[in-house]
Amino acid sequence: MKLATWNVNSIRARYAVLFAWLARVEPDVLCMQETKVVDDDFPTDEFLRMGYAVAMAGQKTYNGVAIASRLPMSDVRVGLHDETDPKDKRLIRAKIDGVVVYSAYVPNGKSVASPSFREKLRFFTRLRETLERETSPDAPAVVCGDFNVAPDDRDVYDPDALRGHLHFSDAEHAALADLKRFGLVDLFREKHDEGGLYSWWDYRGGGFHRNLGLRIDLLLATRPLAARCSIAEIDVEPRHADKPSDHTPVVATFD
DNA sequence: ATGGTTGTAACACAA
Repeated sequence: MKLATWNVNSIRARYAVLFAWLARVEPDVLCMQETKVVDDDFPTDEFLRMGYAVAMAGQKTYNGVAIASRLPMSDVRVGLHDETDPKDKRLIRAKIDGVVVYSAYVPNGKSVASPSFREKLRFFTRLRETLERETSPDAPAVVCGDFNVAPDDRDVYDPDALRGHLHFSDAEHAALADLKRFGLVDLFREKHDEGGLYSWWDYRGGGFHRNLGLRIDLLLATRPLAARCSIAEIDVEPRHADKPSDHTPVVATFD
């Protein structure tokens, strides 16, 4: 199974780049975040034409998550364990080929001093609680998404300058570490030790051209699934496109 | 560096 995660930053604005990438890479599963579209306007038919079923939870303007799969999907559920029909659509999951696949969009948090930063930290706790209720560290599961946290110094362009700021604060690192202590492995880090490989670059100031990026899009798998992972990589190609997302896909292959 | 750019939507806000 070939699985990818991509914060598309509006699925309607990304239509051309997204479907060209899908045709080239042919993942079995694509988890998307920030689709920014209500379900009725989601390009379901276009995915179907390419052989993908879709499960989505969208809203107007903000957030929105989805999973596209060319393998059968079942047990689709939306929201954290403590919410039904959440206002902010940030989590969806489905069972695909025996694997519980989550597509998650962790709150940005705005700044470390913002009230929404507290909500961001709380989201990690609630996500772990959701995993505890729905799966097990001994079962195949993967949490894919935009975590809005860069795990360590290798994952940011200037650790000394960014330490303590949004995406790279002690509180966010503790929140991510606590989530991973459920029994999750960062698949990209299982395969690559080097720094300077990012999944997001700011649109502003030529961030991509200067490689001033962050690795904040992660595939966090339980150990039994991680043991089946043969490849995990960041595909930077669609970030070069005309009208790119500010994020680029992360892709993993399982035996 | 409190700037800069993009998307949605509306002349602001989130990222």
